[in-house]
Amino acid sequence: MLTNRQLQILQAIVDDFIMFAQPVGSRQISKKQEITFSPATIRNEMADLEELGFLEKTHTSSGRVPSEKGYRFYVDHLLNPQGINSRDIQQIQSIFNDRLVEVEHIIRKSANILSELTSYTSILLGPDVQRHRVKRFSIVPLSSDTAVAIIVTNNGHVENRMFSLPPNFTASDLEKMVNILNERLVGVSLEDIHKKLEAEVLTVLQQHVRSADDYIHALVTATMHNSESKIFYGGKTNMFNQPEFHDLNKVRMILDLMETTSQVQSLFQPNESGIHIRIGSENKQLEMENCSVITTTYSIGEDQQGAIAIIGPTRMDYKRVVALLDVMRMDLTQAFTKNRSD
Amino acid sequence: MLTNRQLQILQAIVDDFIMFAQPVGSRQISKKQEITFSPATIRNEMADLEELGFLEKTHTSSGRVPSEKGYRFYVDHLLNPQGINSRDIQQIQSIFNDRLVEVEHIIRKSANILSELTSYTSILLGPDVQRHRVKRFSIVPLSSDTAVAIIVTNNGHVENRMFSLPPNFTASDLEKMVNILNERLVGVSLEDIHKKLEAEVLTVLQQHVRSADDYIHALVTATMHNSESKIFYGGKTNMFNQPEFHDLNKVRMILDLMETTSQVQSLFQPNESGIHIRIGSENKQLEMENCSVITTTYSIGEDQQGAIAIIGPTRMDYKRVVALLDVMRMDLTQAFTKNRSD
DNA sequence: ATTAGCACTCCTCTTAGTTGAGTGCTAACA
DNA sequence: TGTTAGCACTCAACTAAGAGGAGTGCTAAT
Repeated sequence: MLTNRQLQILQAIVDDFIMFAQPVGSRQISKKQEITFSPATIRNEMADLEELGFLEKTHTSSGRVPSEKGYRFYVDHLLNPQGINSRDIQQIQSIFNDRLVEVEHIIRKSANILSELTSYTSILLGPDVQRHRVKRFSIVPLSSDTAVAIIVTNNGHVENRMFSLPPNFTASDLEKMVNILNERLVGVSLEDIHKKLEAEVLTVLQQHVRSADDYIHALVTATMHNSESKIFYGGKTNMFNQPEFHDLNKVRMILDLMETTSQVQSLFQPNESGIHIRIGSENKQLEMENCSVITTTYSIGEDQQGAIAIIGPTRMDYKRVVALLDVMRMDLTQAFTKNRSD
Repeated sequence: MLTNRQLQILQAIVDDFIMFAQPVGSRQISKKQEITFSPATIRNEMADLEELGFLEKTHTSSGRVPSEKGYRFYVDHLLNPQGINSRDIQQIQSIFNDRLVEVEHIIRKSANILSELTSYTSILLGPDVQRHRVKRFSIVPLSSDTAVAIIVTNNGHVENRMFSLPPNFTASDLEKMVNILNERLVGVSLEDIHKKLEAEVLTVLQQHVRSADDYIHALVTATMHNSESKIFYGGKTNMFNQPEFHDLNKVRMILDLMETTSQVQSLFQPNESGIHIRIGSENKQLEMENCSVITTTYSIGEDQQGAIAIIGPTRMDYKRVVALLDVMRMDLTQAFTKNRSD
């Protein structure tokens, strides 16, 4: 167990390093207001904290730097949550000033504001479209052999896909098909559409609509490979500001990772509520070994979730980011739970 | 006028510098197969070429580097177009292997392949949606006070926007509204919708559908602010490979520019056909003073255009990029002009 | 238990010297 | 007269050596 004085010193070191990005020495700590003991004492405690694995040295005679374990301890035990100032709150509120209630618009704006306020990179996951339910299915023919299938969901999201029509497909065939699909699919969630189609609808369709199986199959697969949650970024190049990312290779790896949808999505595991912090190598991706990722979720309507991530150096201002994310999460949830239909 | 020998030397220098990114000296040139004269002669010619403004020195005793004027001359007079090899052609063809005819899918794939083949950054502008014409207009109500307006265009593109319904708006009101809108709007291009609505449709609507003007106006403005052409990127971080972009600030400026839609769109001026090359400061943006931008256009259907841009260092492999863009332009145009409806 | 004092470490910055690629100029040559 | 060999000169890039300074660990005094 750490003594009170050790806690105080560890906190001071982490705070200082987060602020100045320089190894911190005993003298510098001793000059702080809240520290009452001499550099020599601090040096002794530092040596102990290093032995315990909370601190590291960059070389034999340098100041100390928090280790990952140090950050982890700091985050778990020393992070007395602090309010954010009213200017920040005002900025966040400004997202909702516009009358437009378009979900996408709000999320995009949130991503920008978050990156601005934190000076890190923000990633926002839009609602998980897969859990929307079909409100209406329609098909608009474009020419004799192509048409657009459109699904409107209960939340106002629109999915559309072009597909080929079988030869000699008549308007009445089309009408029958749309009717059957609407009868059977309204209320089904997008993730279940495929199953439902295969299990029930396909046979009904084949009975009532003359057309090659192939084409119906094409339609089925078209509805199946639906897009995942949309991803919005803010401040992609903010990390250029951080001294730890003055190395081109690191920046590049992270930027590349952010272009890869699957990688980005794996940042958001686990999807539980609350605020999650992953520090350095706690991230699975080794591109992120110098980064910390703070994630949280917000709700859209009853059972849908979006997610927020902030990516910064391990030397991230955890206190501030956590406070901001907390406000953000609640505000978004609030904004999205009124005015939703079913 | 340049002598034959000067042309030969200028070409050799530009080619060499494009290849190795190192100031090129007289000795190195003299060793080339096609060069038959001694380093001393070459030095004399180099001095002349420098006086004429085609070459520069990085310092008094360094080798020569092409100036912007040098590149411009090279591009205008020394760029004997060369075919690309069959492996490249195969790669480009692979874009069209998939059966899917989805425009967006093809363009996205093209962006990736282009950046891979050139090792520069590619930007593709999708078709200019504004010039599509309305095929069908529909409204799907979500709840008592919200609905989604959907426009399907002749090319299968789908625009959608949520909007608020007036209180006490009935299903029959809605039906009337949709009918009127379809009657009047089908065949109108998206860019003209707003005008058309204001000029003709609004008054008709007000006669037949009881509802506050406000709401119809909201719908009008919703249809108005339509998205511009979609932008697709390939190899955003490719420039990290180029030695001239080992400077964080330069990279950052360019990446930031690419996040700004208006800036990106201004890269594509002028919109004429053919292949356009802008070298260094010929670009209006000063973020691009170390870059060259090569642009071209491709057609989609009859009167629609998309555009392609490749961004690289001024020391770009112009020959290869021009050749690749030429093939790309023709292939895309070809792919998009069959199977389009009206 | 705390702290002042001191020797020691090692990074960082500066300076000086060395190397080598490349130039411009002159004089010789075909 | 155009071409080329030879040579002195320039300057970036690298290396080595030394000075300065921030910070440590240890010891001994308080």
